[in-house]
Amino acid sequence: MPGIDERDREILRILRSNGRITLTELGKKVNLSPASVKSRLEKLERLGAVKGYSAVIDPAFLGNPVTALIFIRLKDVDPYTRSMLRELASLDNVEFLYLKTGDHNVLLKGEFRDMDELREFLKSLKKTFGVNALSIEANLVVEELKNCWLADTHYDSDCGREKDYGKRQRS
Amino acid sequence: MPGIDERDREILRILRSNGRITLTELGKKVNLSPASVKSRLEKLERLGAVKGYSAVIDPAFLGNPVTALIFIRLKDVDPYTRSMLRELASLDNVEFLYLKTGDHNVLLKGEFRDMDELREFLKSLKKTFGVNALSIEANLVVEELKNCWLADTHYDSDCGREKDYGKRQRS
DNA sequence: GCTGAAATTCTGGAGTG
DNA sequence: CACTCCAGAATTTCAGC
Repeated sequence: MPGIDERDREILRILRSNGRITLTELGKKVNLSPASVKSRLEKLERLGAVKGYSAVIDPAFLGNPVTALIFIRLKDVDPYTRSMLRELASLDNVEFLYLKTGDHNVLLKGEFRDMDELREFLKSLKKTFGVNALSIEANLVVEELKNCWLADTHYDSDCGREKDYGKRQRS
Repeated sequence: MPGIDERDREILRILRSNGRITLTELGKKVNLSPASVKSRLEKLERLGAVKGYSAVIDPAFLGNPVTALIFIRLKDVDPYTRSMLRELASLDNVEFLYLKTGDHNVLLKGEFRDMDELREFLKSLKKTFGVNALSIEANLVVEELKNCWLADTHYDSDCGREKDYGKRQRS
């Protein structure tokens, strides 16, 4: 990667594990003034190294206790299909959507209010892709041992009975 | 969810799509003073609704252009296996690790410098789980159409030749 | 990339319904 | 109890170097 040094990468790594750290704190960690960190960060955002910032939310608190992984095998990914996929990606209960190698070429993770909503979603997928979808399969997420680069503040789908070793640090 | 109202959920949704929004801005969006937003947010963090904050980083800029989805079928998930999984989750090239229903009961997403590193990783997985791993399969992520609840600022693994319709908004 | 000063935001406590 | 207001502290931001 041209124009990116180890300082920049360190900034990216820190920001990945603590997205709300202040520029001042970040500056202390990488031995740079807040202003310098800011200008580097602006560069990194401009270059697309930083896609955005997000809070990691337990979907149960948003009324979506059912998380599913959905695998789709598409016969071909033509421009028309891509527009469908783009639309799918824009849904606000879809966390991620990947094109991948392997038996199924699409993987999607979504949140649902209940099994009925998941069923409806699958039905609409079938309708959307029609004969182009050679196979659609859904798995339920039973437990998230890790999500999104955060440290061990893990949780269960059935409401964290886990020991709370280590509060998140923001200082 | 007891003790969580629509205001709280709105805060969670906003924070999920913009993790670095300021309390003042957030307050404007939900018609609350910064101080109130702060106390609600503290409650939400205490309850575990907010797991943490993260920047979404293009792994290529960290020297890991290869992203893989790895499926594992474990014969059983006993306490010993769980400790292995926890260790796996703690690796800093592992983005997520789920237990799930279906043919393979573990799904992992990881970043790698190159194919060799991926191969080594798979080999170490085989060694770690031994005969308990009935199957280990790896797929490559070809394209991320969506990742982590951010809007359409999508990118390709092979360095964004995509049209840049829509800059990320932070205000 | 740093400094310094102005603008903005954060934060904790007192006060209100 | 949840909220607002307010003042001091911290952070962000931008100019100039």
